[in-house]
Amino acid sequence: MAIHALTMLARWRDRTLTSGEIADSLASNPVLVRRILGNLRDAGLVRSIEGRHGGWQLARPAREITLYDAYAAVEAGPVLSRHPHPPSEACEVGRNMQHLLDVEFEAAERAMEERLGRTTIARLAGRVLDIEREAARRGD
Amino acid sequence: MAIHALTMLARWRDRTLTSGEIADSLASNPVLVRRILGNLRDAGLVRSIEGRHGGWQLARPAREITLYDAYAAVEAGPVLSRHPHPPSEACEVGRNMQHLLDVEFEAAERAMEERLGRTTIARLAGRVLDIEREAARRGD
DNA sequence: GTGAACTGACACTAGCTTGGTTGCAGTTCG
DNA sequence: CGAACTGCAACCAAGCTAGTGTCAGTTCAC
Repeated sequence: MAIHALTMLARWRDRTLTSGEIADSLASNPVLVRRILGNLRDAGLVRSIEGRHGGWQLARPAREITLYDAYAAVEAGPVLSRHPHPPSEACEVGRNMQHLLDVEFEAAERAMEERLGRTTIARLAGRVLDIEREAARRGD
Repeated sequence: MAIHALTMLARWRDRTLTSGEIADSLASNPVLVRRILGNLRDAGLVRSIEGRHGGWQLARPAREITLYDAYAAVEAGPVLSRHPHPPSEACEVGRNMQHLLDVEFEAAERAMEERLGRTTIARLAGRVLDIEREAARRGD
């Protein structure tokens, strides 16, 4: 949803979008959108303008915002689940597993994040335009 | 927890482990362990033996089981969350976002899975032995 | 300066997932 | 037979997520 919102802001760079407009596109509701955009603002990706005719804008060029930036701003914990609680210290495997898993999982998560970092919001917005242009050419 | 269990089975390759023993190491309980090992068995990674003196064994060499195998056996859906429900078809961005996100997210998830596939259970079990040996040498 | 159109923040709900638990039937073997 | 296992289904509690309602604060057009 965060990436969807960012792509909309990039697509309509010239004006501000309200949380209501973005919520319509997401088939969701404004409060939820503000919650998400609030995280993105805290991460320095977007700006909000209060009051009448307020809304949201990108805080920096779309080509300088990657999917990883959005991911990091809204997703809290690790995606690969660790032990729900520490294993037994009495077991040879138990007392070493947490650390070994951390090393492996962090590497795997970094690989995913690295891949997310290779795509920018500008690229997604561009792809949307391309697809729409092509659809229009073929007669909508 | 699946990887922890597999590593234990690799470490004590010579005998079968019961779900109770594995549960002790995980500080969890046998039923949960059987649930997880059941998935691993369905995926062909382990074997179970019923009845008295029963338990669990690896179904193939530990060096032919990767963390990805375990991950795929127990983890159902994608790790990166998609739209909770389809966005608006009326919006230029909404009607294209799902597909574009799928492409990006699948690529990112594949990157993570590829990294998980590079580490084997045999390697983890070996690291456990190394660390334990080192600890014993330093005087426990 | 009043009211419309926004954001900000908080509290709350419903549904889903996960780890955990109980209970019991089935299997094997001493 | 009975002990020691797995298999399976039902159930529970906690935590998470999307969604909702409400109200206060801000801005601007008139």
